[in-house]
Amino acid sequence: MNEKARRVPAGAAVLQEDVTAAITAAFFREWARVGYAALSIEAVARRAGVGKAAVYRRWPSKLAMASELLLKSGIRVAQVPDTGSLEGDVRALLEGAYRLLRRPLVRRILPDLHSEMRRSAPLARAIRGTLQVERRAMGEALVRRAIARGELPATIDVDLVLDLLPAVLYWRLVVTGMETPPGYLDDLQALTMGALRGLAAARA
Amino acid sequence: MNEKARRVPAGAAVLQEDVTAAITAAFFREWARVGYAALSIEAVARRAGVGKAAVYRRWPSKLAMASELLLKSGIRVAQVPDTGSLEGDVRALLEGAYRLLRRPLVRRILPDLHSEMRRSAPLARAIRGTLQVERRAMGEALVRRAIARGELPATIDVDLVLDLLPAVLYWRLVVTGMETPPGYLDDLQALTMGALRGLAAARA
Amino acid sequence: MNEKARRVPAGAAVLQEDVTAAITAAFFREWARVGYAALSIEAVARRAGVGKAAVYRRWPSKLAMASELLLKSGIRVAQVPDTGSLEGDVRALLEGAYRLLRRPLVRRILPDLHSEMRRSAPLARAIRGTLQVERRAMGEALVRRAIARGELPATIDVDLVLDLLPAVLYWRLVVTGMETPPGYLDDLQALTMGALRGLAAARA
Amino acid sequence: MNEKARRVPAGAAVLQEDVTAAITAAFFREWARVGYAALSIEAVARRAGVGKAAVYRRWPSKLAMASELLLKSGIRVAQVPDTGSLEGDVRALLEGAYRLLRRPLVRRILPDLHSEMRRSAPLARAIRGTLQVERRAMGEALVRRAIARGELPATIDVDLVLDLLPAVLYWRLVVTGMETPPGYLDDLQALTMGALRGLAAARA
DNA sequence: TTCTAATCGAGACGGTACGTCCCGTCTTGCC
DNA sequence: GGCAAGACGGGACGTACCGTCTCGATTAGAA
Repeated sequence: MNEKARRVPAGAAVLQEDVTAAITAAFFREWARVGYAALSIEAVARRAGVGKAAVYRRWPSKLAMASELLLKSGIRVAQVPDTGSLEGDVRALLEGAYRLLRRPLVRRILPDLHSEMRRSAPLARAIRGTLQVERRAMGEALVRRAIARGELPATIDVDLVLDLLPAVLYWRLVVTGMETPPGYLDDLQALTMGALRGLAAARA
Repeated sequence: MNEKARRVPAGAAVLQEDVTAAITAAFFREWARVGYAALSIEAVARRAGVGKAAVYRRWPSKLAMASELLLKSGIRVAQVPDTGSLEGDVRALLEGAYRLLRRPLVRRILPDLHSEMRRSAPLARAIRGTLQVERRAMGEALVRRAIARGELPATIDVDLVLDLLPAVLYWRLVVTGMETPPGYLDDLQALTMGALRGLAAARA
Repeated sequence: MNEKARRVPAGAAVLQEDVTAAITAAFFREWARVGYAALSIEAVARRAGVGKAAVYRRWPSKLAMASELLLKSGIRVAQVPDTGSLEGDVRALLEGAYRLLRRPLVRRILPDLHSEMRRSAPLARAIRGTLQVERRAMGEALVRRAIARGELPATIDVDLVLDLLPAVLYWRLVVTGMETPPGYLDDLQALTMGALRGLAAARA
Repeated sequence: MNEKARRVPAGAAVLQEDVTAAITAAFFREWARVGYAALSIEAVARRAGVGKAAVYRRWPSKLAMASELLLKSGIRVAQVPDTGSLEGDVRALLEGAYRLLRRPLVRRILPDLHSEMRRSAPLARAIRGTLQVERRAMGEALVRRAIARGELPATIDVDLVLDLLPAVLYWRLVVTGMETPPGYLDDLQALTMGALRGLAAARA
C-alpha cells in the first residue's frame, strides 16, 4: 500500500478501492491472528499500511466493519443441488459444510462471530439476515424435496432437522477443534440418515 | 471492604473469602452491565471496592476468572446415572445438557471460552483438563454400558457418539441462540436414538 | 523536540507547542510542590490537563525530561571570553559558574542528575555529550590561552585544572547547600590563582 | 536468616540483632545496586529474607533507616593526626579522603545522600549533625594548628579552606566518576598548598 | 511450669504510579 | 476531499511497592 503509485479513480473525494482492499485483507489476517476481541483497528491500519482515518472513514466501528466484510467475504454456505434423493442431498450438504469448516480461518472466526452475536444485536441481525437465512432456505428446500419424494413425513420438525445437519460437524471441527479420521463423513452420513429416520418415526 | 469485621480469617496470608465474594459479585454485575468483551478488571475491582491486585492475586486473567467463577457457579456436566437402558441414559444426558445450556449466562460465556481456547493453549488445557475430560468419561461410560447390554455394537465409533450427544443442543441453544419449543427434547431423543441406530448399522 | 528547532509546526503529526508548554509548566510546579524524587509523571500530566502519552511522546523518562527542561531553562555553562589574562579568564569562569549554581532549581537538580549518571549509562552519555564536553572545551581553551601567554607551563596537568575550576563552588553551593558570604568570590579567585601557581611550580 | 536457630538476647519482645544485621546488609547492597531513589523496602526485606514488618518495626521510613544506618556504618572522615606541619596535615587529610572516596559503595551513595539532603530536612539534620560536624571539627583543628605554627595567617577564611580540602577529590571521584592517574595526589597536594598560600596572601 | 506478650516470616489488603497500548477524534501537508 | 502520518485526551492493561494489618509459630521472661 505504501509505495505503490495510486492509479486512482476519477475525482478525489471517493474512497479508493485499493485502500479498501488492503484494509479488508489486513482485517482478516489480524482476526485469524489474535481473534475478534483482541483485534485492534490500529493494528489493522498498520498492517494495511494505511492511516487510521482511512478505516474510520469507511466503517464507524469494528463491529460494523466485521459485519460488512464477512458478508462480502464469501463465507457462504455451499449450494446444495437436487441430487434426486435425500441421501444424496444430505451427503452433498455434509460435504459442503465440511469443506467450509475445514478452513482454518473459518474455524477461528466462527466462534468469535457467534460470541459477538450473543452480545451485539446489530451484528446478530446482520449475520442472521444473510448467512442464516441462506442456510435455512437451503435446508428447508432439502427437506421439502424429501417430503415430496416421500422420503420424509410432512409432519417432520423442520427446525430440528436444520439443527441436526450442521451440528455435529460444527461441534467437532469448530468447538473441539479436533481433526477428523478417514471415513468420518461416511459414518456421519449414516448417523444423520438414522437420525432423520428416527425423527420421522417419532412424528409418523 | 475497608471497615467490615473480618470474621474467621482462619489462616495467615490467605486470600480472604469476603474479598473473593465481593469480587465475584462485582464480576457478574459488570458482565451483565457491559458484556464479557467490554468487561474491564479495573471496573470490577472498583465496583467491588477492592484493589486491582486483589483480583490478579486470584486469577491471572479475565478468562481464567470467568472460567473458574462459572465452574463454581454450577456449570457442570450433570452426572448421568445408569438408568438400565441406553434410551434412559441418553435421555438423562440430554436433559442434563439442556438444563446447563438453557442458562443465559452459560449461553453467553461458552462461546467466549471456546473462541479463546482456539487461541490460548493454557486455557485450552485448563478447560480440557476438567470439563472435557469429565464429559468424555461420562460419554464413554454410557457407550460402554450400552455395548455391555448389547444395545450397541462393540465396533461403534465412540468419538462420533461423543460428538453427537452434545452437538444439536449446543448448536441450537448456544450457536443460534434460539429457544426450544415444547416437545423439543422428545424429538431430540428420537433423533438421537435413530442416529445411534444408523451408526450401529453402518458398523455392523 | 530534541535537536531540531521547531519554529512554526511546519509538518503534520508534530508535537504541539502549547501542549509542551503546559507540561513544562506543570512539571516545574510539581517539582516545587513535592520535590524531584516524589514527582510523578501521572501528576504532571494531570495538572497539565494532558494524557500521559503526551508526556511520554516527548521524553522517555522523568530524568530525561528534567535534563532537557533544565537545559532549556538556561542551565548552561557560561561562555568564557578571552579577557587577555589568566586572572581575568578565571574570574569570568568563576562568576559564570556562580551565577549558574546559585539558582535554587539548579542546586536541587544537579545532584539528582549526578546520582543518576552513576547508574544510567545512557543518561551519563547524554549529559557528558553536552554539558561536560562544553565545559571541558571551555576549560581547555582557557588553559591553552594561558600557556600561550606564558602564564602557565605547557607541562601543566590540564585534567587537574579542569577538576579544580568548578570543584569548590560545586562543593559549597551544591553539596553543602550553604550560602556564600560577601567577598567569597574574591577569596576564591585568590585561592584558585594560588592553586594554579602551586600546580605550575610542581610541574616546572 | 530463615533456618538459623535464634540464640537471641535477653527478653522476648526484643528486636533481634541478627535480623537487624541482615536488614542492614541488604539495605546497603540494594542501595549500591539501584540507588537511593529506586530502593524499595520490599526489596530490602526480600533480600534480607525478612518480613516487611520487621523493617517497619525498626524504622518508620526509608529515610530514617538510611540516616541511622549511614551513621552507624563507618562512613567516617578519617582522623587527621598532627603531623607537625601544615604540609603533612594536608597530605594526611587528602589521603584519608582519597581512601574513603575511592570505595565504590561510597561513590554511589554519597551523591544520593546529597541529593536527598537537598529535599529532606530531617535527613540533612541527621547527616550534618554528625558527619559534617566531625569533618568541620577536623578541618578547623588543622587550620588552627597551622595558624599556631605561623604557617597560615589568623585572618584566613576557615570556611573557604574547609570547602577547598574535600572539593577537588569529591568532584573528580564522585561527580565525574573518573579514576585518578598515578601521581594525582602529589599534584593535588601541590595545588592545595598553592591555594592556601594564595588565600593567605589575599588576607595578609 | 504455665502463661503472656512481642517478635518472626509470610503475604493479603486498598491504594498509587508505572510505562504501554489502543480508543475514536483531529490536524497537517501532499496529491 | 481522500490520503498517510500521527498527536491529542482518555482509559485500561498487568506489575511493583507503598505502609498497614493479620496469621500461626516461636521464644523467652514474668507469674
